[in-house]
Amino acid sequence: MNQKPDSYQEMFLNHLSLDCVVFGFHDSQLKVLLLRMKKTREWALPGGFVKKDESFEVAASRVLKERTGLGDIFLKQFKVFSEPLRAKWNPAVRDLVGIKADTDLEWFDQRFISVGFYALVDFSMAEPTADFFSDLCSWKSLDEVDPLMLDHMQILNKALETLRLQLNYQPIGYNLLPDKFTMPELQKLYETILGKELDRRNFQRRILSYGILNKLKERKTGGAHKSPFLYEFNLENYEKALKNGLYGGW
Amino acid sequence: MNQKPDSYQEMFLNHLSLDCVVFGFHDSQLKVLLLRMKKTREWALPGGFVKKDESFEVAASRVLKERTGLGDIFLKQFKVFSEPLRAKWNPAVRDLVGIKADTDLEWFDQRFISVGFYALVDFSMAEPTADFFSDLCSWKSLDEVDPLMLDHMQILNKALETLRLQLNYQPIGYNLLPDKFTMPELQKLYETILGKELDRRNFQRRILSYGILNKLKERKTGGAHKSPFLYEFNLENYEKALKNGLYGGW
DNA sequence: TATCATTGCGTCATATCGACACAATAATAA
DNA sequence: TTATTATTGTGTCGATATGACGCAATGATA
Repeated sequence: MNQKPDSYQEMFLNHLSLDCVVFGFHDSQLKVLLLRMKKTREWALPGGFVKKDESFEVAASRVLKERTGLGDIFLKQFKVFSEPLRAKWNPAVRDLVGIKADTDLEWFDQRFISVGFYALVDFSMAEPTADFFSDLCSWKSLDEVDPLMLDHMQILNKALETLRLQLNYQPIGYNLLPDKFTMPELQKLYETILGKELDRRNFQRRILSYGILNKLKERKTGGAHKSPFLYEFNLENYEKALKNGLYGGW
Repeated sequence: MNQKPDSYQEMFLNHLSLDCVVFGFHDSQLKVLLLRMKKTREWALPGGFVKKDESFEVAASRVLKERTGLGDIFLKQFKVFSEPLRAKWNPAVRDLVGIKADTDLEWFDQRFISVGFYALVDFSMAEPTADFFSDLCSWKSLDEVDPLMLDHMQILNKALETLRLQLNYQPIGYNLLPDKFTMPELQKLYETILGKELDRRNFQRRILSYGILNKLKERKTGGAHKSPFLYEFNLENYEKALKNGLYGGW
């Protein structure tokens, strides 16, 4: 979808949008996917609108398929942003959409209520792709996120807060790590999300006690130092833990 | 608001609605507030629409003020329900609204996306009040909830699931109990929400360890048997626990 | 072959948890 | 007035979990 759709008015539901906070993990850092707007050069969260016969979930999947090339992404709505003044499109932004038809101009000018989703994706599999309004789509680590468009910074922060809370009672990692991974890699993921360090040995004991991991016979070779064992997620138990919670916090 | 508004089309945002699952606690039972629709006599969740200059939170507060007489209610959005076919108003329901203007008929006939809120209120303070579409508003305990209108049963179940999850890492009770309460009362609340019994002595040890309670010098008199101490919530710590979580689950 | 950061596996004192005992109390019945 | 009985306040005890740390094995690099 690098083309402007025929008519927003005809295609999409009024006043509704969605914004996605897409998390990836790379180089021991938590990253988010951002777009750079063509004209204002502001950075923004990937987002989109809801077609007249779509659910929000389907719309978000569609948007993320376009931005990352990935289907079947872990997606979760975390909040509706509906403050009447949350997002006054300034003239520059409105200009940027490159729309001439009066109906579309009007459409972009209306009040938008946005549903926030966060997504967890395998960094190495995603292929960031800009949309019609942006000229760049790329990963940014959390500390290099500049001021974002509209209220997108608030949306990002709320997503991060939600993710950290979920970490206390839900398993995580399946969607962020490759199929096979080492214990230090998993630990680094937790440390990155939580923003603090954990004891290596206690982390292992605890995460293993949840029964969501299968220890493989293979080890990861190639790196320096002692080669660590590889693990994979035990999907059956992982799903169960997603439903029922892990019980206990870090 | 027992009057039909002048024109839905003019007053409210298109395709958007909200539904509230209002929990109260009485007679050692968890109750929800339901409306009985005038014509179909189906039961439904209290709900409403969003005015053109309102946020969802403000709209939900307004609706609950109308249904319960209470302001400053504990309210939390828990999910957006946006399946395209989630709520086909059947002819009888559409009939029931008692609307003649063509524009309004059209308005009610459109696809609605609803934001689900749950609310926790002090049962003894609420004054259930029906709206324009209903002839009865009353509390129902969870096991006597009949089939509900549209997808309201799904909404209710999701709210309950969310509430149970929150119980694992957030304090609860301030909004559901009177200012002063006994330990057995608080325990009963937990047991009711969780749907299982807890050990009296372990419950007390645990809940006290969170530091969200002030033990008062008074005891509750009047009942039979040994008179229990009264407690109140320590609001400062309660708020803190709401933000940071309690750490640990039941 | 030595070095050294990293990994696997373990120990130990302490805190917490679940199950239960027992005395104190307050209305009610005898 | 006294005994009864259900309920409440408080404490114990063993099992389990947690946090802090030790030490040997490993594998690329010097």
